[in-house]
Amino acid sequence: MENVKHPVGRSYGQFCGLARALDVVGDRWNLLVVRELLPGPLRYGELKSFLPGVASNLLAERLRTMESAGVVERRLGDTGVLYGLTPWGAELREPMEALGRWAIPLLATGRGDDTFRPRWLALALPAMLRDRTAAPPVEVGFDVEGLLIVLRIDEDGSSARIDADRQPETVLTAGPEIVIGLVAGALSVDQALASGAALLGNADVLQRVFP
Amino acid sequence: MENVKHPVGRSYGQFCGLARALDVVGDRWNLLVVRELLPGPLRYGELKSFLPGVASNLLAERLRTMESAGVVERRLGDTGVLYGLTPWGAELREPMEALGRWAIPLLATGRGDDTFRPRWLALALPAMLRDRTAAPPVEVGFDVEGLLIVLRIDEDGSSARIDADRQPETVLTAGPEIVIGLVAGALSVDQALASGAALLGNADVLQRVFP
DNA sequence: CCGCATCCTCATGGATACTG
DNA sequence: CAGTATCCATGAGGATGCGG
Repeated sequence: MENVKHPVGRSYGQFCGLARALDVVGDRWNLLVVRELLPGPLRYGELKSFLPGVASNLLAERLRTMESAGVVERRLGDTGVLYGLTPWGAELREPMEALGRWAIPLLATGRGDDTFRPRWLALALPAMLRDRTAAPPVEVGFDVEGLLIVLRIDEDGSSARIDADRQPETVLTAGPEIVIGLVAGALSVDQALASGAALLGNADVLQRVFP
Repeated sequence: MENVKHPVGRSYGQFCGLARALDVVGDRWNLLVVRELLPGPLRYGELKSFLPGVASNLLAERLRTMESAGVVERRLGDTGVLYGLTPWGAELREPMEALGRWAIPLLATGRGDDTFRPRWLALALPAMLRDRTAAPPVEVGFDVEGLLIVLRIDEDGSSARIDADRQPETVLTAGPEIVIGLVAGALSVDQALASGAALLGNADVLQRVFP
């Protein structure tokens, strides 16, 4: 909470929480940068490669702005410069997950020509499971285009990615690209399927679960 | 959920809920327009006057874009054109409240030169109270610069603005501009004070409640 | 008046090239 | 690899106009 201020240039100039939040993270690419940093710190080049279409100068400027706003921090790793989230910046997970949940109908149109990186699911999977899991704690694994993501969801709704060397008890499929493995816990088949289907735009299952 | 699609121009082109949400509501002014429409439909002119600094053409274009995206809808009131939110658009309340809560530290710097409209509180008050109310249902009234806002918060976390002809049992003050009246229920004095103080940037109280 | 459309200027975004 | 510098396209913002 130290060093938290919002910029003067191009501010909405409104004494309102939402408006001031948008002053800080409302600029183009900002929230997507945060999404990339949520699982852990990254280098500039990784960041750039994970955000197809972002211009080099824009990425640099956004990182500088968010750093001075207190959302992002530069760290000196042993291998070079690392960009990570401050604790306050990491708290953006909740509003971002809420936005992602709101956008579920937009995913029902399918992938189309859009690019897809399994990395996106690090935000989306916990968001989808959080409100639809009957009895946490639960562990669920997703095999998305070969990348295995295994999550543990706790009683308080928090979730964490855990190591992936687990054999799923049950294996389902929610589309041509995703395989869901129920590792342990009481997550229902329908719930897991619905989450995976929503994430990959399986309109049929979506229609059944979000009528 | 019918007619829900995201635009092609200037899209992030990512198959990701957050990215697609930003394709729809990520453009400048969009979420602030939604904030204005959240309490109820408005005319174009009201919208414009409630959003200081927005350009006329921008407002018109944003309204058109969000209408074709399924967030906003035109209604023909007996008095003329009214802009309102679709049910799906109204569901933006949750992510917006989450963003507003995240931005509490940004309010601690105080109002400064920013403009302030009591209308903003229609979003902020429920957002602040939702996570900090000990025992709903509760009713709380805020007198902000002469505008009385009385809210009822229910067990499920939902909140609604109710009629304002109620005499508060207890009257507090959280700053020169806001008076909090506890109308009924178990909301503690500290919680009400903290909410009001946070909303008006009373840094002292903020520091006590959000250390 | 209200609900926009048009015009104009300037700041910002985006793609590419370039440098320490 | 980690950014800057440059150039062009586009969007933002203010003013004004215009039909209903």
